[in-house]
Amino acid sequence: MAVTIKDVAKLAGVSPSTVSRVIANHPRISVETSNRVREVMEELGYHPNMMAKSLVSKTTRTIGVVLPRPAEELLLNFFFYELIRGVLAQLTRAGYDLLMAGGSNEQEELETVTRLARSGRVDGLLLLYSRASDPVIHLLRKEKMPFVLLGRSLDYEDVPSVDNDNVQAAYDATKHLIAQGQRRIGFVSGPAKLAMTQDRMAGYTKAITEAGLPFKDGWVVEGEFLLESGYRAMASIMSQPEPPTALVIIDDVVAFGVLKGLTELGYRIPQDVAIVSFNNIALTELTMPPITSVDVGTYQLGYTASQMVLRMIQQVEITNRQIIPHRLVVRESSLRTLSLT
Amino acid sequence: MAVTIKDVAKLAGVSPSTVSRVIANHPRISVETSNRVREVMEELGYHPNMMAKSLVSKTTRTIGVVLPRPAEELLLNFFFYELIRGVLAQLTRAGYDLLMAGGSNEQEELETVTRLARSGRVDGLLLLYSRASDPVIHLLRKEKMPFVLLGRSLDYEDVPSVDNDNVQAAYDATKHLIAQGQRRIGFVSGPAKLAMTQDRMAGYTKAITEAGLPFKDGWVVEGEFLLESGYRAMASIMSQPEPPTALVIIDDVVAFGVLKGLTELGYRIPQDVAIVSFNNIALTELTMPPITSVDVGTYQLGYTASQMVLRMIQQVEITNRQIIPHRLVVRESSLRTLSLT
DNA sequence: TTGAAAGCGCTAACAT
DNA sequence: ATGTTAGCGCTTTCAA
Repeated sequence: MAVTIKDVAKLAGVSPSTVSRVIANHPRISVETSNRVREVMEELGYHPNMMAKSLVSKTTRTIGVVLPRPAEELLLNFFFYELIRGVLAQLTRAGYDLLMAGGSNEQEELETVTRLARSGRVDGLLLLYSRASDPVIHLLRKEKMPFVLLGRSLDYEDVPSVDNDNVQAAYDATKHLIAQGQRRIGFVSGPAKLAMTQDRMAGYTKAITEAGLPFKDGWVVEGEFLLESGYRAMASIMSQPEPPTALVIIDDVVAFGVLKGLTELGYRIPQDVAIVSFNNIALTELTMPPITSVDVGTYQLGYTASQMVLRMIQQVEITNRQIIPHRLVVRESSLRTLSLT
Repeated sequence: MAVTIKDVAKLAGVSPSTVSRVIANHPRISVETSNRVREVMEELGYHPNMMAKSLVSKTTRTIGVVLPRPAEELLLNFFFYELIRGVLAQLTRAGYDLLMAGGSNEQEELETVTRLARSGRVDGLLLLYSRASDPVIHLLRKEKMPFVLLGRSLDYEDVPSVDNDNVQAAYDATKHLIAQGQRRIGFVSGPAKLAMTQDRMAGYTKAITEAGLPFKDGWVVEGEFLLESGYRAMASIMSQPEPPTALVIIDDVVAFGVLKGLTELGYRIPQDVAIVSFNNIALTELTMPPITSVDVGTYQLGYTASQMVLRMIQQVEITNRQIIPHRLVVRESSLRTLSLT
């Protein structure tokens, strides 16, 4: 049987409540008693039972992260892991733990969230991006459970969220290609119902339109955040009479697939097709050629989001929508004038 | 205030214990009552308070994963994420949650484990590989906390663990290079105190020795599981009078660094230097050239380890040491006779 | 400054 | 088949 507050109390010759006060750093406790109690705690290797503590305090010092269904299927992958690093760094600093919970489809995901919210297992929740008409958000608001969205809600303007300016990011990326002299620029997209996808699409369209460049439906392909998705997209997009000579790609992993596809089809990059993608994961600089990518500050996203839920829990005033700055990291894959080294 | 068992009891016109029994699917409860209670639970949106439940049952339906310090520093990365996928898949199936906790150094890591073990927050623990004389293992045994090691303990033979046969894996990888006609084979290693490193080193040495090939100290470089580590290793290893013409590399990410380093130094792969590495992460097939890698069944490792802790918790008899099979995935980077396509 | 007592939401004997 | 009661380990009034 684990050592409890009573054991400590008995050995220190005080009451359980005194021990409790020592733990809580209650002001009105004599230094003397405090020290003695601490010694005993040390001696006995006492650690407070979190369950009992949580039961009375209604607080768990735990933040839940709800994995989007596709995470189970490989998905965002490196991006995701980097995000978790940021989350974990901040939570650990603040003395919070991270509870990861999934669900293998939208239905299960909602059930998981309901359970976490109502069972009192977590003090707050991190949502890993949202899709159109998300019932999860509706639920959490009703339950008054603090949560932060990584991404943006399409339904509610005022949901606490940490995001990039994805419109601007895609605009910048596309502009970069235009500045390289590209005129036929396509877009390899992600799932259409994600806000992120929509925003990047919007930025792409805006840049194209502003520059007076042609926009062709056939140059835009929708897919998943998977390598295969990018790979397959090339078969269709490049088989058109006038294929694009440059591509903006929704995600680095997809870009890897694109790279593979283009190479197999005999296109040289960037000479025949220039590419730019998003997230700037570590491996973008290792492919042949290295890939130009928009660094979205992944670690920062996770770090900031965690900070935000913690603030909400502590009832600190927060800005409802935080934007993490992005920056284009230019590498070989997008440069038109390139001598073959 | 959240809805409790009492609220349900009152509205259903029964006692709290009856409600409790309904939740637990107690056999001796009338179908009638059971249904009525369930209806009320549904109506009220009742979810049992996990803290209260845990307090009395001394069980949390949560498994903790302790992150190795370097995980915070990028490290194993893709390998790690794939592992977590496996863990999560199994735990979710079993209705368990995953608690992730870190520490930024060995000291903090030990404290985290102590806290988790003693505070009753988890029913079991997954340890992400062990180093020589690991105090964590000692502690957990003393506390009688169920845990499974991913990897192998250097101190204890009988620690429940899931691992690969890393000696054999490295032996196979090295043999493959030898079969390709390689005679001067080096080894880009990881942190020497990890069991995994030692095992792979042993397999490499065994293959070399058996084949009567030379073993040179200068051909073995110790490093971290980082891209930079592989990159830097090339500067030293290739500047020797007689540099190796083939390399066995401890991890794919390190191999990426090696690839980068070799390419910059003007070596062609595999013509000038052939390479083989471990883990077979998705991107090994995307580099130029694609990298031959030993698939260690990463997802399986995580899945099996979780299954094992769960069994231990349920007091089911387990095999103390499970070996996940590996297999060499041959790609261009290790093939000697290669026409330039 | 400290102790006694009640109670957080639930389960599990022990009754009936 | 169901209700009553005690208690899990802790915090928190209320007294002293």
